[in-house]
Amino acid sequence: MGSLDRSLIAGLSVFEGIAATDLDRIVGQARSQRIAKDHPVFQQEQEAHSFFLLLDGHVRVVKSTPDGHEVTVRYISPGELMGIAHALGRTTYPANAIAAVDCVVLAWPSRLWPAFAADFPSFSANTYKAVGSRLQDAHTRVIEMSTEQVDQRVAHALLKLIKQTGKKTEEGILIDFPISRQDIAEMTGTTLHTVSRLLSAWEDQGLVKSGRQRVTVVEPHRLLLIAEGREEKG
Amino acid sequence: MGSLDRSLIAGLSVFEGIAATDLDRIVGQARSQRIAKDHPVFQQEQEAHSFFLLLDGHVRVVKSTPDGHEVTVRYISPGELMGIAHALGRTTYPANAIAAVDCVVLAWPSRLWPAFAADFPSFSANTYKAVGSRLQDAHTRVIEMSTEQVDQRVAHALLKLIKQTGKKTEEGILIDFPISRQDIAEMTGTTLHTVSRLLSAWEDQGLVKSGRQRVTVVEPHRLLLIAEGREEKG
DNA sequence: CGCAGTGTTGACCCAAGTCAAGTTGCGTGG
DNA sequence: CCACGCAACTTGACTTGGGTCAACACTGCG
Repeated sequence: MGSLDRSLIAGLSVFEGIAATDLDRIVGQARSQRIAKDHPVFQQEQEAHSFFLLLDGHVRVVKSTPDGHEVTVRYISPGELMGIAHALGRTTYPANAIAAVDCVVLAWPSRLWPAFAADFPSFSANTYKAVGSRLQDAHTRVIEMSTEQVDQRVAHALLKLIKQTGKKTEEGILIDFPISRQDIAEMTGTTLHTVSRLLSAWEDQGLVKSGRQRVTVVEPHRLLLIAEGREEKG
Repeated sequence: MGSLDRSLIAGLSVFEGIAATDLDRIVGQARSQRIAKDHPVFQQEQEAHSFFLLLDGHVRVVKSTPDGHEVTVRYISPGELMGIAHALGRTTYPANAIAAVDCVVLAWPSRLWPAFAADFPSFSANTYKAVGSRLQDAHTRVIEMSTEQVDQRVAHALLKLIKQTGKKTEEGILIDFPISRQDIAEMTGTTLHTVSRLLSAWEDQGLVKSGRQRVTVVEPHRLLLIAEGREEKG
């Protein structure tokens, strides 16, 4: 602490259109925090004391059902806000947020939210824009779950992941954090067995390369054909 | 037009905490509009020129996919806002809104949104709270689609509908607008055939009574058992 | 009266879940 | 540094929920 400055957040889309001095004031009230891999940033049902900005790493947002199922809602990438329960009139977090790798976050006490929203209208507008696109995403998920086959959903999930966090390698586009078959199953509403079979088949066709907690998409274009249901499976 | 007054909106939760004179100013800028059954209030991809408050009736919000599937996102009840694309940074409507019965709505030009939000903070807070609960709902839908069997999803959908718009009759709780097997299928990601079979079976067991575009839930409690997967199907 | 929209039911089939038995590869402690 | 153990992954065999296809029945409107 102490050495936080506006360079950490300048240039992020949520803080677009905010003056440098205001950025200083905002950052000044944050506390920086490191979260070790597999540790929670916040937990479902817990009092929403803070909201967070992910500076570095990747966070998996998971909802647990009473009967023991886990559903991955989304992955958070650097630069995104999370735990903004308060902005949406909630007092508890709606899900668990787990660090997929070692992470660095900024945390602000939730009670600062109303003042931030009032003092920096573009901040609140940007935030609600982000909320809007999450709502959009959630509806897209519902539609995918309602109308698509498992192979299409898994293909869509991989495409979203490489778009969000893809890293070019000489083999293709790598998903840049450890992700298991089980994780992919929890994102797509299927089982690790089915994901494993699909990835094996796609590997045979040269579409992807995958290993232990690693997936590289070799041919995004053909994967897109599968996602859109335009390619018959061989 | 001309005779709109604050009594139309006073008491609605979105307008909670707003002074009477302000309510007058708000209503004064609205235009009242009737929408005939099966006609659109607004349409997917259309420029979001207005946002709406449903005064009377029921509106079905539907997303159409490129390949011709229709997914019902939600039903709107009197007192709820809709078409608030602008508040979420969108310039087009994300879905079709169709009047399930003859409806009456208030419409405001979208360009008024920023002024409303700035002048009536409790209005914007209430709205975002509503958005938050829609996001919540959407996530719940995703979880249901991922983890529940069709019978559970249909049971949940019926329970949500009677909670939202149920009307007590001597037979049970009636869903208070015309709803077809197809409509229920589009809410739950299944087919009209499966819905028909389920309703027939449940009717045999005395759980529901149903007819042409009419569903009455006779035993909500037992339906809840099915929704939660705690009752084996006989 | 006829037809179009809605609903019912039966027969069949297949995508994907379940169950079961491995194999592979990484991290840890001896 | 090796080997032990476990977590991650693979693959086969089998089962089944619920989708598809097809035929028919009801009902209220024009």
